[in-house]
Amino acid sequence: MRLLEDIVEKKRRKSVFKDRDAISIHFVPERLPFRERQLREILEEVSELALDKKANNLFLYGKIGTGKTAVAKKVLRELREFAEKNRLRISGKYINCKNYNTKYKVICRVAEEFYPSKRFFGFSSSYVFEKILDFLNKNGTKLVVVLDEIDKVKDVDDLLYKLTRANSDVEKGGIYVIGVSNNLLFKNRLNMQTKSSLCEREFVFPPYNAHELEKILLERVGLGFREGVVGGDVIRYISALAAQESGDARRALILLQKTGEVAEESSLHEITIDVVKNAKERMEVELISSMIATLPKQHKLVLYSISMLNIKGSGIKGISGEKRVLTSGEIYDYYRNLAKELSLNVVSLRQFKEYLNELNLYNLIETRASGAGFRGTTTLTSIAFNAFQIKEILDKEFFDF
DNA sequence: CCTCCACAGGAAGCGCAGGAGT
DNA sequence: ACTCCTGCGCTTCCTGTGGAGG
Repeated sequence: MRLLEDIVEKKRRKSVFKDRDAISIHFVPERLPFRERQLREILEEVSELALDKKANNLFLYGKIGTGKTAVAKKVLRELREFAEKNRLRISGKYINCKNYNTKYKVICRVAEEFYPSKRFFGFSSSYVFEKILDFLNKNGTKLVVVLDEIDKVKDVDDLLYKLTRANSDVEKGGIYVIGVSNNLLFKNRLNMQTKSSLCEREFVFPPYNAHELEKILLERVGLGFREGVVGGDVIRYISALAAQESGDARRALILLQKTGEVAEESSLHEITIDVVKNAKERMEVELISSMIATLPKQHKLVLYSISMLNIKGSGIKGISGEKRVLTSGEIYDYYRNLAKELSLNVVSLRQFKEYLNELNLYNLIETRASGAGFRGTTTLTSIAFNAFQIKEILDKEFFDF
């Protein structure tokens, strides 16, 4: 016992981290720099509930890593604390629609908030909904539901209609929705009625700039790392990288976390920019591997063909020198032979072109329209990552060494 | 200048799987 | 348990496009 305690304590003292969780992207800090205004305005709306009035449904949108989820969670936290302190029947529920992507699943989650000991999965949708209405009527509870990644819900219109209609079907209490989405086009998919009820008030979250990211990281570093481990130059470097790429605080945090892990692995007590570079490279390899792993077989075949052609040195040399530029016909020929060789299905050229488009969408390849020097219009494809790396990953898939 | 090539990408339709309705 | 419907992945067919080559 004593020995274990000793070991753990020693490891803890050696660690670059003070509180690993504080660096996690799921952590919601006490202060949300550069989002105070949004937080305040949303709380302004929600405060109506505390005064026993109706509140508007809200809609938050902005790109990934702009603090939407953190603000929404913070709102719920404040709301719950306030309600508890003042003995109000107000509760908050956070639901990530990526995991609960249908009306039914969301409604079950809401019901579980009211009947914690009961499992509703399996009962009919209308029964579950009746139970929710019952509870609202009986207790006069007001529930604020945050629907994160709301665009993932297949029957959003139905869901929102049900939830907002609940308010007119009960005397006391009600359900208020805070929708969160990073899909800017999502709103247009809604029908007019749900659109106007969900988007009673909208909040736009702009991307962070390098300066803002730096401040955010600085605060997290203070919470998560031991003093003196991460220098200002390192923070500046990571912020600049993230700002350049998309102003995504989430990516910046992940890189920061990874950097800490890499430092710990190599038992460093201080983090330098080289460690960041190392961590970034590793993240990229992990990213590619995981992206490739989830790819359907045919897509993998196409990607494999592209990397093989790159390695074999066919195609026209790209501007960068390293990467080759390939025409779709060329890739299709290789793909067809490869698929035959592995006795896999060979898809038509038309479908093959769709695959190329999708791989491009995933940013695994880069495509552009051909200009002069090529007959007619073709798509010029080059690989977005290291061809050898991709070949290595896919070799295991197709040829079991 | 015209034709041909090497494609792009839309439209229609087919077979299948899985969910909804009865 | 049954059919019906729908979405999906795919093929086939087709029209359009723009530089190459005669």
